[in-house]
Amino acid sequence: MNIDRRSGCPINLSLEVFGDRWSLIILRDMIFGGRRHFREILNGSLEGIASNILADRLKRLMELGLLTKADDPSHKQKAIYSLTEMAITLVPIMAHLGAWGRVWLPVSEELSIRAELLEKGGQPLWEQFMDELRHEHLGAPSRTPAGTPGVRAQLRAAYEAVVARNAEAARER
Amino acid sequence: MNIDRRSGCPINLSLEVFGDRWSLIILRDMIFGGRRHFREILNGSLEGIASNILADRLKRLMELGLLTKADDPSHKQKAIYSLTEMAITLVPIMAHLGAWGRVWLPVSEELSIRAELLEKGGQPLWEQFMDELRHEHLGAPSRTPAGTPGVRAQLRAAYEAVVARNAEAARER
DNA sequence: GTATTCCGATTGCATTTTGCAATCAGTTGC
DNA sequence: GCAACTGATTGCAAAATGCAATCGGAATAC
Repeated sequence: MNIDRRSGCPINLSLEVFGDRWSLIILRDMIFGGRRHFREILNGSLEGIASNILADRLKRLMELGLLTKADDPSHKQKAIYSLTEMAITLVPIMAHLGAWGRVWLPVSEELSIRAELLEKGGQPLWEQFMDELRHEHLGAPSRTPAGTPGVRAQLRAAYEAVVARNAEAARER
Repeated sequence: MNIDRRSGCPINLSLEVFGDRWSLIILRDMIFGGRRHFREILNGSLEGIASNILADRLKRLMELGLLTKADDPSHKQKAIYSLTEMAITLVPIMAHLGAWGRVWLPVSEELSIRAELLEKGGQPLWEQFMDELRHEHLGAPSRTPAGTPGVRAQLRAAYEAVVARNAEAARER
């Protein structure tokens, strides 16, 4: 469960945090999908994580300092998982990973539209998004002016626009 | 051995390429350490990869299109592994991963100096480095002016300077 | 008030992946 | 000829993964 520290190399240590098939998927769903509860992550991810693996990874990510857990006041047995600053600063890495995947791997159009938007937006958009995440997960005051559409809302809107357009195209055929 | 394609999400697909404990380590040693032969990678990495895992991953990375293999003309049973463009474009991701690790994980000073240099250099340095890699691995003409010190040479020099400084400090104690 | 659903897990078990040491046959240097 | 080196392969134990079933407590529907 704990980190190995096979060496003190930064890339190696990062890899010991993410070098498995599920940890980054969970963080992706929390960051971009806004999921905070066990069941949301379990049922929401396209890749279909098993509940025992999810439980194990949530525990591990908490031990590593990427997540925290708190009781949901509205529901006695519900737990809310929050991203820490450590996890929020992964946004640029996620953006790069998505951009690389979009170029070299057989991504689906619907799912890559968000990566594209994130890539186009660049550092300023990532900063705005991280600010938004700090607001949601850490209770930090938002520095974005009121009325500005949230980054996650933009990502979702773009996704839904593609889905709608494709449905339209399918109907015409 | 082959890729799963659990979903067409760019981040997921990228993760199916790197979501293990060794693939990125091997690429790191080839990119930053300049290693091209089986034995060089096997004995050179600090983390101590096993030979069967290395053989397996080299095969896998070739199947995925990140590496190619060629005979070494100087030695009949030696194989030379080369990075493809697909692998070379991982440099920015490596730089980000290293930068993130440097902030959040217990990196050692000697090993993080290279990540620091790469971070400070930013996109221009990454471009120069990728150009250098294309020259070494793809036979592309180098666009950097003659006499310019190579990025890998800079990284090595910085590393050796830290090692020497620390040895000096240890002697004085 | 009671049946049903939902909550975050846990358990058991078969399959797959990993880590490790030993080994291989061909090649090279001497 | 022979030791060292080349890129692997094999056998085996241990760990991780995937999957289905299940748990006790809590909320919800009626």
